[in-house]
Amino acid sequence: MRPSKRDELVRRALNIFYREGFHATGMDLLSGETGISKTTMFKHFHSKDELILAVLRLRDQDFRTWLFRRMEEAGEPRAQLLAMFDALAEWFAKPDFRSCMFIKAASEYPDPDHPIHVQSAEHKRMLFRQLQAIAAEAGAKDPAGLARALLLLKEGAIVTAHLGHEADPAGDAKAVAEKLISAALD
Amino acid sequence: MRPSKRDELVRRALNIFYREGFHATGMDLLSGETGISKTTMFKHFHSKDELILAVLRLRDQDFRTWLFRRMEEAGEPRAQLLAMFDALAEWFAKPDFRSCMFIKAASEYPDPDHPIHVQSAEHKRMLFRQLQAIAAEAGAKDPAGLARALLLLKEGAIVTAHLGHEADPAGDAKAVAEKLISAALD
DNA sequence: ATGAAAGTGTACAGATCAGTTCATCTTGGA
DNA sequence: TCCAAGATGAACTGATCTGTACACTTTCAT
Repeated sequence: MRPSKRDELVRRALNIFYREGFHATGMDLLSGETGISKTTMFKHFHSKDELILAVLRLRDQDFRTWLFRRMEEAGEPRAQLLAMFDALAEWFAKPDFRSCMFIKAASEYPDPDHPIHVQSAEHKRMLFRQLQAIAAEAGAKDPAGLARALLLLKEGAIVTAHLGHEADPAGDAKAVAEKLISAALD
Repeated sequence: MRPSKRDELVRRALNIFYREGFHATGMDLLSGETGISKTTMFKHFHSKDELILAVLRLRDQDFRTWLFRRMEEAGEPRAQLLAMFDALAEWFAKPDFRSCMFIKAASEYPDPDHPIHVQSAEHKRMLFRQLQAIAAEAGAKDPAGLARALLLLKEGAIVTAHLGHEADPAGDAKAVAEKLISAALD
């Protein structure tokens, strides 16, 4: 019960929503693509919105785990902060990169009180907390301020990688980040 | 014949698409809210996608005109570059601010070859060209590089204002921009 | 082996979707 | 005054949407 089918549905729904969008993906298509009957889907999740929320929880877990693992591999805190942008470059280079799932979710559910919007915002807040902690470890004078600035660059790089014509938004962001980090740690 | 009805439709459709999203807004609702009959709508635009493209053209015009006018009011080129972030702060403070229409459009039409996606990307490219010109006027050593960096901050601030919990993303972005501009003009 | 839990396929409801058809009405210029 | 172009309302097509109903099968622990 607890293992397979439900998790498999969420995992495969994640990929389809990410590729096609939320409104553009119907439950029938989802059932066809995942091979899981619609009856079962609605037994696990009482509505499409609930399924989307589960997808976003999974994506939040996966993404933060992946990102901060990549950063930890870089060694000391200062190097970790910079490594975020190398991880981004790696992500952008994937052929199936299609921007950030939470930016997309917030775009499709623009009402700020909608649960999907709220949960997307929560993801960004958790990213901020983790980044702030690393900035503090690195000895930044203003860890919160540094984390906010680095996240601005991160979000900007994601949007630009998805929508722009620039060659290397992650590299551009990293160059700015280097200056900020140097200044913040004097 | 060329004036009113058609332009009025595009203008009012813009507001509704911006507030509710593209997929979430049906042509019937659009007809009801604008008071323009569906027959007339489909006489002017052969499909919903064509209407959306017209909406995006209008938004591109309006936004760039508004932004660069605000920047010009700041005086010399260096001040103009910084004024972009004051304009953003002004925009974010509006109660009906709901992120950037082109980020949203690209989110809802993620296929990079889709005309709506292509046109959204074109908007970002034109912003870049105009910003690069001002950076050159200001005497930047690498106008293109400075423009790219400032746009990263702009896009990041927009996403964060829409999705984050931060108090003043435009101010944060401006603080980083000041350092970049100082360094670029030495 | 039995019985409950989980999953299945199919058909359906009721709403909404983009887009069309058609007969009628309004408008403005010659 | 007349005529053509533009606009209208309402009904309609056929597809698709979320969500449900129901009878059936599979799985698996006891």
